[in-house]
Amino acid sequence: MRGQPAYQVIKRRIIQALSEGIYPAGSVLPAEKTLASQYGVSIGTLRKAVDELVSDGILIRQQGRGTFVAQHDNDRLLYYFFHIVRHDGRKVTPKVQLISFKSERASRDQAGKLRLVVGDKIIQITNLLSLDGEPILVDVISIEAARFKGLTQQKFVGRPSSIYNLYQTGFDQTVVKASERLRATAATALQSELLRVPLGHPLLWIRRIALGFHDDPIEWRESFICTDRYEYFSELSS
Amino acid sequence: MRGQPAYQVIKRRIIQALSEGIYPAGSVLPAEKTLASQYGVSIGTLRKAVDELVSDGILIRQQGRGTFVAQHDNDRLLYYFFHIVRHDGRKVTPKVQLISFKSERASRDQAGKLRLVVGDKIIQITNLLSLDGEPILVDVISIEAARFKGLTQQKFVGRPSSIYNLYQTGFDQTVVKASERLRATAATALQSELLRVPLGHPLLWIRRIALGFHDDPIEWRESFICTDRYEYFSELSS
DNA sequence: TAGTGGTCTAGACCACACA
DNA sequence: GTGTGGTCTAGACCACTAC
Repeated sequence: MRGQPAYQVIKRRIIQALSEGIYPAGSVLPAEKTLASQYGVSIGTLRKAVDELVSDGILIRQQGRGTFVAQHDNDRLLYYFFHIVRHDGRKVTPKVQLISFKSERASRDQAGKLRLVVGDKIIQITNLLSLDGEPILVDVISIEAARFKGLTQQKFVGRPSSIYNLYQTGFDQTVVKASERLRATAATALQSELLRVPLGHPLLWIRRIALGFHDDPIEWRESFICTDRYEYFSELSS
Repeated sequence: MRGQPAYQVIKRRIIQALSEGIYPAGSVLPAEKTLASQYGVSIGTLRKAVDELVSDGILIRQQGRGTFVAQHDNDRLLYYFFHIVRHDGRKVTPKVQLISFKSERASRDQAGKLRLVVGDKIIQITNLLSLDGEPILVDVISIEAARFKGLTQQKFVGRPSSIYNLYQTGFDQTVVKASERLRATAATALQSELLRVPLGHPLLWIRRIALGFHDDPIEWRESFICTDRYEYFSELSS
């Protein structure tokens, strides 16, 4: 099969089916035995392909029930994509407050991150996130307007669940992984006002690119965090 | 087998053998067929156990050559435990300069992190790390004296390779994984002098616990990083 | 050529969920 | 009870390394 292991080929075919919406978010896949015979491989090979998709966080296996397409919900968000915890280690679900929602043209920086051309239409959203009632984090989100056709401020604010859930269920944009770079910086006037810290206060500055099934950039996000009571966690192993 | 899957039992038995020094760092394990018959399981089950150890970064498979016990070398350090890169993404091997090497008694904080009692003997080491000739990072390392019997400043400075390699080859202390918490902070007098930045300059503050085979704390480390030209990277997926 | 890990098969049986 | 994923087997053959 094109010189590649069969399970890799199967894995890519399943990802293709997922990105084409054949198995929508939250739906159950056919049984593994069924899939194995559909793809013409043994159950062991099929399982190896699904194993990888599960460890990538794309599928979720539940013994006795079936294999499901992972859906962005609050638990998933907190576990995979929100790495801020209290100093004592406790995780808190953030409360999001919209600061601004604007249509813009991509700057050189934004275009580079989102693989666009300078001047392409983008939407820029600024949010203030609070944890336990305290303002802790300012998010500046940039997304390509063409990917999110029909997104309005009203739809954004009225979303029933997380932002990534809105991307997934409203626009077929599933964030599969993200890559973050962290720096320390001094609070600007706007940041110090929103986060209620002195001008120049040290903030953690996170720059994130969120990617889809085919490593296509879905969202570029910059976060500024007051780490006086909360901090970023990272596990180093594999 | 104690109500647990066989491959989990095998995995723990291999970890046990590794921590007892039966397979030293860098050595080759018996062939998988041999191991399978030694442990009385099929090749598939043995492979599943080894699969996990490989994905944990504890073993390294090389087709045609064998399976090896992972050893801390520069590549491994850079890949697993050193998450600082230049703004352009390039990885650089740090040059380490010793600032101080002191015998101390554990503070409440240090004792908590290393699971010791306040007043237990520890060694505290301060290093200045340079990248491309520029001082970028101050490390403050705390380790339990009893775990590193015979470690002197001379041995520390004269180590042939990385610090974790010294722990592993000199004291049978293999760092398997680490857990980091990040904050932003303002440079103190000592930090600003060493890193050549103004007093109060925003620094990235990393607090790391390094763990061994049995999740035992080996090292507690605080790092202070000037992120003007370098930054911390983190991949969010599984 | 011999020995290693890498892939793949075609089942069997177990644990769990649900009706 | 039926259907699902989870574990395990006992091989076969392939790809790679080293001699």
